[in-house]
Amino acid sequence: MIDVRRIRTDYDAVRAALARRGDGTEELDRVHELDQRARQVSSQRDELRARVNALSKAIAQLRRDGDASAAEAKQAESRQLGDTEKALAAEADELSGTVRDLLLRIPNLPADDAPDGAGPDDNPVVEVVGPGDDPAAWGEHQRVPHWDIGSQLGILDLERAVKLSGAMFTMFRGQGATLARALCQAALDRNSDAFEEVRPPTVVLTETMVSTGHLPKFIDDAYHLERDDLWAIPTAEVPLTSLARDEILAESDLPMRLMAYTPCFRREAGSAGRDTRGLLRVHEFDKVEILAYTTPEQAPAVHRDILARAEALIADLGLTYRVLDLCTGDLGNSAARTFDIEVYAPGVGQWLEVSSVSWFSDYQARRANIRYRPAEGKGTEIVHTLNGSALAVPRVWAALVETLRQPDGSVRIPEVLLPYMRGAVEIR
RNA sequence: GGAGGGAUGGCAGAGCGGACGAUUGCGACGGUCUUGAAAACCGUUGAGGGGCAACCCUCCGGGGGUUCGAAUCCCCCUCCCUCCGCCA
Repeated sequence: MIDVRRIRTDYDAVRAALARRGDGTEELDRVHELDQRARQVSSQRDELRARVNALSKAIAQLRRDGDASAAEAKQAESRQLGDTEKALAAEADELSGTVRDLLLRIPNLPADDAPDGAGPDDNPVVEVVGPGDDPAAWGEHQRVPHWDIGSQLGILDLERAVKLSGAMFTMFRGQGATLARALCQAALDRNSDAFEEVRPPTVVLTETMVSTGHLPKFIDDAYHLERDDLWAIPTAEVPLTSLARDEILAESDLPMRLMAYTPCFRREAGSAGRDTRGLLRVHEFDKVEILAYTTPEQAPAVHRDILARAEALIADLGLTYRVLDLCTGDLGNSAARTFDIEVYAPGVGQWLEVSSVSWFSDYQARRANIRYRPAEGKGTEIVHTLNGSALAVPRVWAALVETLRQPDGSVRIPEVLLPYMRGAVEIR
């Protein structure tokens, strides 16, 4: 969440920044107003408490001195203050609770250098690597959708996945399953130079979902296990961001870099009926996420590094891709700046988002209460968080089998995956 | 699932209704001494919020309650430990 103090002291700038997103300004106005009242009430409450505290001290002294009647008089006085104090405290609690609820729903301020725009169509394309989406650039044998390739080669079994779990669930088989796992293995191995591998729980508490910004606003997108009040994670970003929740890190530990391979669960409630065929949009998929906690100063370099790493793997797989600089109107709720990597899947003729590399400034860390102690100076500062998918299986798998399909119908295994394919160099 | 014991500052660990935001030890930081370091000695050292400031408020796992006053008493919850049961 954004800092209330900035709303107090720099209201116009905060409002202008939010307006660039086209979202959140009504809540902001209400927060601005309610926060002022909340502070008023709580300082009245504090004054009363101070009087009660002072009286209690005086009573203690009087009792020690043996002056019981004077003590009783002060007790009566204090008792009278009690009711007013209770009422004020209740009001203050309610106000500050409302302020927090609103604050949790206000999105992050976009970075100054995030491009302006209203929606996905306004995202500037930063670079295109490979032949692009010109159909002439692709061979006949590559313009076959992955679901056809998958059933021809026996490596994808969508019908039975539906039998087991319903629409938009997937099942890889044989070398298709091996390929899916090889992608994750490769993603983990090539980032292990700088990122600690973590295997977090994939089912988490409500608070863990709130920290990253996935709740309360996006409740319909998440799977909830009602009986135990637990949530299936939509991305490893969720547990990894909460790993340091309520902790104070040493500046010398930053940047702290983590990666995790986990399943991800998404209800896709808002996109029912879209991309239902094949692997384009599924309820459960595997992903390797890489994430960092940094100081504000370290954040830009780490952001570039995560993007470079995600890009390099896609490039090494031999896929065509482009990088988008998300405009203010398309930025995710918690992000200040995001670069999306989209691969081109020639069989379905679509650009597929495979990685979102985001800088969240202190938005998530403030929710999660993750701080660090600066080496110089005293007190604590809020860390910055950043993350991106190093690799998300289904869409990369789809683009890969379409791109690397040979005229004879087999699929060539790219060199970076060879160590993980049990000796296979192609799938046929 | 059942029975008992616990949760206090970076860590360890006292306190069990009033001078306790908290004794003490360790650690960390600063100083004295030293060519330098170690040792010794002296001092400093939790977080959050409000206020221009003086200063005030909150926090002893979380939430409620009793009281003029709660780390301390009562209730509920969570987590940890021990034993029993069950079980990949």
